Amino acid sequence: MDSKTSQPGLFGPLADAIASDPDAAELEVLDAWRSRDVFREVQAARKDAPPFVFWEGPPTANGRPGIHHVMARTIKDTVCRYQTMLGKRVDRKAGWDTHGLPVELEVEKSLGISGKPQIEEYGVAEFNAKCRESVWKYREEWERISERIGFWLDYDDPYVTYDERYVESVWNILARFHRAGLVYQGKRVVPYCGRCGTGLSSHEIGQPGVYRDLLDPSVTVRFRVDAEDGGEAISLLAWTTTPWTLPSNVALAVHPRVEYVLARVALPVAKGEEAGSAGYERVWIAAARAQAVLGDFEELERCQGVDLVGTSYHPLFDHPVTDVEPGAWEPDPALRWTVVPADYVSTEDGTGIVHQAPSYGADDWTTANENDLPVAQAVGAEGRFVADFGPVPAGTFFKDADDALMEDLKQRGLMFKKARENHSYPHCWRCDTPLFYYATPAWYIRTTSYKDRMIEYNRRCNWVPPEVGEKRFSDWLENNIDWNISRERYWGTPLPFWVCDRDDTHQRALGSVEEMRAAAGGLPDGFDNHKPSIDQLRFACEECGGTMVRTKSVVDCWFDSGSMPYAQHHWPFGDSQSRLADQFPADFIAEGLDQTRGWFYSLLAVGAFVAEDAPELPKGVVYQNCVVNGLVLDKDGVKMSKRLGNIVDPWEAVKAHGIDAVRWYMLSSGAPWLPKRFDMEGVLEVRRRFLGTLINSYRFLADYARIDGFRPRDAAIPRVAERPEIDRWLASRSESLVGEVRARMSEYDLSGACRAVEGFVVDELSNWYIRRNRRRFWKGGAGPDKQSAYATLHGALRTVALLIAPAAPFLAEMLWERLQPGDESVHAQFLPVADELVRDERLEASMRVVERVVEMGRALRERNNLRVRQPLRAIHLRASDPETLELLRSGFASELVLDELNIKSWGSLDADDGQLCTLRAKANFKTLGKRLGKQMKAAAAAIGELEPDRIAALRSGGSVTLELEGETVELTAADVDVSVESRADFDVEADGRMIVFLDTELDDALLREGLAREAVNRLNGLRKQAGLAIDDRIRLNLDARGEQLGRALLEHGDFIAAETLAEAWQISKDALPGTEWSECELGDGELLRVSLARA
RNA sequence: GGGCCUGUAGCUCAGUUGGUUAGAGCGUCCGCCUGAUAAGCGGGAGGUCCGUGGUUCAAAUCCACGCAGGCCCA
Repeated sequence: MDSKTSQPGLFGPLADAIASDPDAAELEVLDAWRSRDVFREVQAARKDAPPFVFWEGPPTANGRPGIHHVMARTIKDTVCRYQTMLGKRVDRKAGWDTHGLPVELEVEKSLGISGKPQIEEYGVAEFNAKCRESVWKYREEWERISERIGFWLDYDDPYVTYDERYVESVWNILARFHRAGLVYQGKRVVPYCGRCGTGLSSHEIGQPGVYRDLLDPSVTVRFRVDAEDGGEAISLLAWTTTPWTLPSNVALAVHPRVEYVLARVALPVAKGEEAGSAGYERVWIAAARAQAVLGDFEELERCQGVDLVGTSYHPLFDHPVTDVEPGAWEPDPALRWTVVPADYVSTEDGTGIVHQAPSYGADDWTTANENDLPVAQAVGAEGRFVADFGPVPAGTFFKDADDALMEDLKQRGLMFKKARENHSYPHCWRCDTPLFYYATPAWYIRTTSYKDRMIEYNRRCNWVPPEVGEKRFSDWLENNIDWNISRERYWGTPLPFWVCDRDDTHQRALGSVEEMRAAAGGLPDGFDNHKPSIDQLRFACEECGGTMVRTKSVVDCWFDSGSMPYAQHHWPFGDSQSRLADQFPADFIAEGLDQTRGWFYSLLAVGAFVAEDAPELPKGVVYQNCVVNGLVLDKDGVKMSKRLGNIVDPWEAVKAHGIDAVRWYMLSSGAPWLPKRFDMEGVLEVRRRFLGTLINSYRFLADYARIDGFRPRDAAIPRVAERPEIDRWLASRSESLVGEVRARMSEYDLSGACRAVEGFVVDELSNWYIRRNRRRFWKGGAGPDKQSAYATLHGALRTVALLIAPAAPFLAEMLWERLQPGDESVHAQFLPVADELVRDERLEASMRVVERVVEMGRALRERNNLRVRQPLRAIHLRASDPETLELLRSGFASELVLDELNIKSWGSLDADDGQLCTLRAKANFKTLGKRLGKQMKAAAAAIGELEPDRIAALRSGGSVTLELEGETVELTAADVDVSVESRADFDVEADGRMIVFLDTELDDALLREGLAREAVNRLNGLRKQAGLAIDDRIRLNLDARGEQLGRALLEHGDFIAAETLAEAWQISKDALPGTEWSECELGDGELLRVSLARA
């Protein structure tokens, strides 16, 4: 073991860098972990322990890790470390999501090609080989950042979704779905990316940034109807925001039970011309929309939508458009260009008459299905016009056709109204191309058939926070639609479905390589579980002798990650059964809120089926606890995304403040599920306020413990019960803290746990205990009191090191190896259980009172301009409740108050005697409100008026009867809060329970003592200035100018010497040889001359 | 357009089953302290608890309707 990684030893100094450069200090810990392989060590220590099952949601390896990944990983790691410390075995298998369109796009970019035809040309085998490589582009960076942020994951044996065995497991699951009759082939109108040549799943549509505002056309168009009366022209008015679909129009839809009117309106005229001067026309429109769309009009006729059904109209264009086979129905050509009924038609916008282009809208498709409409398709799968169409040449991108079409309609007088409006329009989540809705063939899993089971599974999951699961996710499940699992792409798990070329109802699903080999009578050379080699597998149809051909598609990569619980163990193959049994279901998963429809759903959709389908698996739940973190936003509140390039580099944050500060900040600043603006200032604050204080607390202990050679296991150390109250108090608070942290963590309230620890360390351990007890550590010699102080502080810091270990693993380790050297890593320790024998509620309560009194005393000093170094003669206190009084009367509490406030004695510490205080009663609304209800107000007023003697009676256990609106109400002590109010004419502090006042009169003796303390203060300042170490001894010559000071030095010289570690001192007019006089102004004309030298 | 979340001091956030003086940290101003402290302490200023109604003896808290922001879905 080299020196760098050797243990620093008991109370070893912390790296100097820890405060100025925590990154460097943490790297030393990392080195030690690495060289001792502490992760394995810890895992090995829990080898035979009961499991706590954690699943890692696989990141895509072909993107850089951002600070938002640190958020999720901090939660995961903290919970896993915590569970390990509870004694559980937590396997932490890493995983990589390696399939899918993002990977393909990355490779397309690097090859300088674009689109499916070019990929085919390049060669699918070569293309996929590139994909396989590309996935690992950032792998090293992910592993580096994971290691650096202390996210312990087993990267030696990760699951990889493209791996042969992983793919085979996914096949097996797909085949199970197929065997269960839950897989079907359909055609559905889906959001489609012409550029990528694929439909997008609802998950993909759910990606951030998909819906963006676009300025779209908003046009109202005249569909001509023959005017049989020979009068003014008649049109049906239809509104659309997608003019490019008009060439594919096959029908118009009206709501059958909505009222429509035939309106007479003036034809448009040039400016200045009189309305109607160009003549009139007649238009059909929903009655509810007429005013808004037409303005002035004359109503000629009125009817129900159903009466319009069947009306024929003239197509907008003469150019031919090819029909396509809808598949699901037999189109009736007679219905082309007629009005059909549809319930989805609304009158909230538009005209109440909706143009139908079945290929390009989900509603249109359904309407077409219900009415047996033909399906015209002017725009093909690439999002381009398939043939010349009047003003639009073949190959025009759909979005680019709008203007030409609108102009054409305008020229021919068919445009009624033209405008542009902002619309939220979907874009491809990766390539940014505007999507269009398009009817495509696809494979589906009938998730709707086990929707209820998914809901039931979900109900048993503990969501943090609850509403994500109980509302957001369960609402989504209620509206579940079948899962489109197919993607017409190349780099993905090939669907293991073979379809007969003669009859597509003849299908086979092959759930393993073995089955494929058997079916095809062997595997092609270089078979690799991916396209294109798997597409070569063909075999005879068992039913009709046709050829079974694999469906072209690959599976939605969300299905890959949803299969992770099984596929990571290559289930059900080999010896995976036992591993799955051990690791299913999950106790805990955690990801960002954006995974609700992503991984959280795919895990559930796959799991709720597989768990029931496989007899060996436990049923009822897929994951037991799911912690959801909010998005990490940039400092302007915008979500970080690769596309926007506003990702905060985690390295930057780590270098600046160390990862412990970042982790603690992530966990403690606000609830993790709320969106969080990542703010470096906040990290700095954590570092200064919490980590800095903790580090300094350790340094304080270690500096003195080293000097004194304190040994935590020394048999001479007094047991806790025998230590002074202040020690027992800190010990008690430590135990209470352990209880609180355990309670919070068991509810996955990570921020609550962090806040509890933080408060303890900063306020209680450091700013109260250490400050109060400093001199017990300074003082010379040894003895039980000093031993007690060391042991108490050591014990408290030891507890803190254990409690912060899950969240701040590096600092915890540094502290641990110095507080408890020789033991293994802090992360292999067991978390303590709160020791009820050490807890002392009364002591804790009495300290709370002390703090309150001290606070009031300080306020009084402040107001009276009495610095704390000036001793005062006495403090007086009146308390209204006996318990407070009793707590203060313990010697411990009363002495503490005196010492903290630098006061010589208690002048009085009493229940109020009525001389100084007025008793005031206030109703206890909580108890009385329930009892009295409406009379509460009157009662409160009456109680407020109670005379002091009746209040006194109440307080001493009696009862009081009130007359309220004719009824008598009996009050006991519990029904009122008694407070005291000063009626003194001198300065007091009061908080309702007690009144504090000080004897502020100073006599000469007190003044001289104050001067002595001022002298100590200045001398210690000089020591520091002279660069002396804290334990350097000195010699002193003192010379006083001023009468009081001269006497003060005589009276308190030994005290001054002791406080300044002076071995020898004298009052002298001569400076020590080789030194100069220093002059100190002590106020009121008192001047001290000091000559100081190292002894 | 629908669902969910959030709205509390200049900033970041706590705030128990509804209970009468709404808190903390940071920042700011004044003062103090400082031989563990890139610290600390005391005091001051700073609040329409997003708004409006309602329920209730009592609302930051519960309900309804709005407004603003975010997320998700159309």
